Amino acid sequence: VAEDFGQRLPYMMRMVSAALSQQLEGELRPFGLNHAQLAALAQLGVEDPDALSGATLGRRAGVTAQSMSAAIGSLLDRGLVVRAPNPDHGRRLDVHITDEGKALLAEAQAATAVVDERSLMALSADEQAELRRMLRKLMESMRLYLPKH
Amino acid sequence: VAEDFGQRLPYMMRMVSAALSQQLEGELRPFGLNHAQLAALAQLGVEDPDALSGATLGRRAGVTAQSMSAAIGSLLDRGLVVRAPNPDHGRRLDVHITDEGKALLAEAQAATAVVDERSLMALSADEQAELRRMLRKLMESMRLYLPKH
DNA sequence: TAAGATTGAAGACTCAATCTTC
DNA sequence: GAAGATTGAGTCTTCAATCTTA
Repeated sequence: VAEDFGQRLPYMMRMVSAALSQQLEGELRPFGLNHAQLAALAQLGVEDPDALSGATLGRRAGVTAQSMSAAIGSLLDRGLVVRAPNPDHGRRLDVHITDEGKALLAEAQAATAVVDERSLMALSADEQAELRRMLRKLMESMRLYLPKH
Repeated sequence: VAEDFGQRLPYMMRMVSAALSQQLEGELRPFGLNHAQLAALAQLGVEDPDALSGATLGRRAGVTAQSMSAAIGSLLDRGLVVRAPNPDHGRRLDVHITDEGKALLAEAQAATAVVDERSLMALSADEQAELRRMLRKLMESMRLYLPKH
């Protein structure tokens, strides 16, 4: 029972994910962005000119609404996003990305692309596609947010 | 560029890993164990009666020596592990698992097995083997600790 | 020089709770 | 009741630095 700990999926997934996140945060540090903030900007960049609520951004980033609330607060202070009450839902706040936000997003994504390339070098193109396919399956079964491919 | 954020390997890996860790911590809470502590007990259980240093345990658990130091402190207080100076290296402290530690480890691993089963249901046996194979490849290329199969 | 242990400070995250609006 | 936003408390983690020993 104890012998197979290192073969367990959650363990292996955590080891790889933690190492990737570590590298990613290193590339992101010069831009003053963390994972939640980059994910928020990226989602807003895709949806632009539409807006998303903080709760939705949190779900798509895999963090709680509380974490995303703090992340958005920082983005607001720096003028990377703006926010306005949703006319139909009094409590909901629509978050929009600004031109400054788009510019920083482009820079940050270019910088983080190296992490993808470096990590994926170990896998062939077929393997990469197969890995993505299985991760999508897992995300689906766990009811996580899954963007359309 | 922004469009494929949701398809990036670090993002997908983080989403799945975070969800799995979340479930795992939920199962672990009744035992008063976190990831670092369970990983330490599991590694020590495999190596018993040999000992491991805190630094080694940290590397194998995917956390820093500082995190593992705190984790071990808690395990020591609860009598789940004991520690003694390594006779050959004055600064190194050998950590051993106790009978109490082994008993709790067995209980905790039984409880967390449900997370594995539940998450892997979405994948066939072949897919599971293939996923493990690719994760091992990634761990190897990133020079992470990889137990022998 | 290098490796191990540890402390203090800071960041990121969750849980719990509250408030507001539909 | 359900969904969204936010605050406060607590946990887990890393970064930076220090001390010790081979």
